[in-house]
Amino acid sequence: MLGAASRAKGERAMPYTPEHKAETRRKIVESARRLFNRQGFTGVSIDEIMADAGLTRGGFYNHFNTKEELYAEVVQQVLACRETNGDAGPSRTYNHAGEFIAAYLSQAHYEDRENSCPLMALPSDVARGGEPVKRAYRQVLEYMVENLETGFSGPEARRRALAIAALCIGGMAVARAVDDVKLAHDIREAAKDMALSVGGWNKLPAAAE
Amino acid sequence: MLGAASRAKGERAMPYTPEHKAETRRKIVESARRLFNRQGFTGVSIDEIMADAGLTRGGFYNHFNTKEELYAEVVQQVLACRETNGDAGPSRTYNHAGEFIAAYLSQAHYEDRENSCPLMALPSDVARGGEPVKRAYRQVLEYMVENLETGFSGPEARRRALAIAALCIGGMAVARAVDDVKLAHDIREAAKDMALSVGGWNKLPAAAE
DNA sequence: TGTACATCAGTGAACGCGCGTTCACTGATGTAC
DNA sequence: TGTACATCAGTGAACGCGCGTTCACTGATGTAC
Repeated sequence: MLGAASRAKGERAMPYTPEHKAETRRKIVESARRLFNRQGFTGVSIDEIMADAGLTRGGFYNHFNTKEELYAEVVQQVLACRETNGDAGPSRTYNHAGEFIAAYLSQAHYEDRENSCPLMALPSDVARGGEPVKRAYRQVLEYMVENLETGFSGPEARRRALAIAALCIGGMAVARAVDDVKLAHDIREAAKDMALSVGGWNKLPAAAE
Repeated sequence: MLGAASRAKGERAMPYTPEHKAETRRKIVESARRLFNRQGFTGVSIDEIMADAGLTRGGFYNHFNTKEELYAEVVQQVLACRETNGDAGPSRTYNHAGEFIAAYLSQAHYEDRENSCPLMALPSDVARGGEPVKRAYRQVLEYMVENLETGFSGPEARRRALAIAALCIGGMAVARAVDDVKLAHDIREAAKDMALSVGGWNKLPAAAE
C-alpha cells in the first residue's frame, strides 16, 4: 500500500542496489579508519581516503556531509566491528579480562599502526574534536570498561576497570610516542604487569606476546 | 686577540643585544606551547603563533628553520622550565611522588588546557611526528619517570614508575577525550587511587584537588 | 659628544601548494511498458 | 524479451581559502671615528 502510494508519486527506478551504496560507504570508512590511525584526523585528506577506497573525491559527499562526520563514524566503527565479531586488531572476544589486557599491550598491537584501537591511537586528536567525535570516543571507552568490569566483583569493580583502561590506553599511547623501542617495550611490560596484578591474572602462563 | 682578528675581517656593529633576540625567541616558544597544547601541531599556524607573540610571520625564520623544529623545542621546554623552577602547571617541585600524582590527575590540571603537561596533551601528535619530536618527548618522559622512581626502592622501582607514568598520562588523556565531565572525573579519580595505592600514599589527607 | 655607517631583527607582500567543498556532468543500473 | 526512460553513485574540474615558506625591504640599534 504505502509502497504503491509512494511509487504513484513519481518515485520510479532504483539504479544500483542499496547494498551497493552501503558497500561503498563501508569501504570509505574502512580506508579512513586505517589512514586516520596512521596519520591523525588533520593528517589525512579526503582525496587520500577516497583514492585508497578506489574512488574519486567528489563522491565523498554522497555518503557524508563533512569530514568530521566521517571521523566520528570511524571511531564508533570499532563497536559495529565487535558486534559482528569482526577480527580487526584486538576486537575478537576474550575468555577473561587478563587475556584482553595482554593482547592490548602486546608487541603486535604496538606494531600494527593501521588496526590499532582508536582509544589509544587518537586521544589528543579527539580531545580537540567536536562533540560527535567525543561522544563516539566515550561510547567505545564505555564498551571497553564494561568488558574489563566483568573481571572484577564488588563495588570496586568499575573503579578498577576505569583505572585499568587508563593504564592500557596510556601505556600504548606513550610507547608509541617515544623514539626508543627498548623503552617502549619496558613501558608496555610495566603497564601490563600492573594491570594484570590488580586482577590477580599475572600467575597465568604468559600467553600471546 | 681572536676578537681583534675577527673584527679586522669586517665584523663590526651589533644591533640589538643578543638578549633581545633570545627574549623574542622565548616569547615565540611560549606562545607556541600554549597554542599547541590547545590545538595540536597541525591545528596551529605559524601566523597564529607569531601574532600571539606580538610579531609578524616573516620573522619566524630568523629563529627556527621549520615548524617542526619549533615543535620539538616546545616539548622539551618543560625541562628547561623545571630546571629553572618555573611554575607553569605541574612543574614545581613536590615533596614526594604521591603529591605529584595527585597534582597531575587533579581537576585543575584537567581544566588548564594551555599549561598542561605535553606528555598527555600531545601523545598521538608526537607518535606521528619526526625523530626530533619523539626524542624530546622521551626526554620529558624520562624526567617524569625518574622523579616517580624516587618514591620507590628495590628492583621494582623503575617498573612501577613506568607503569604509574602510563597510568597518569593515560588517565588524563582519556579524561580529556570524553564528552562527559562526570565520566572524566571518575576516570581521573580511579587512576589517582590506583597510582597512589601502589606506593602506599593513599592514606594521606586528600590534599589539593 | 655627535655623526655616518653597517648590521640584522622584524615586516608584509607574494609564492606555490594542497585542502575541504561544490557542481555540472556521465553513465551504469533497475523499472515500466 | 526488448527498448526507452528516470535515477543517482560516481566523476573530475573548479572554487575560495589558509597554509608553510621565501624574499626584498625597513628601521632600530651598537660601533667607529
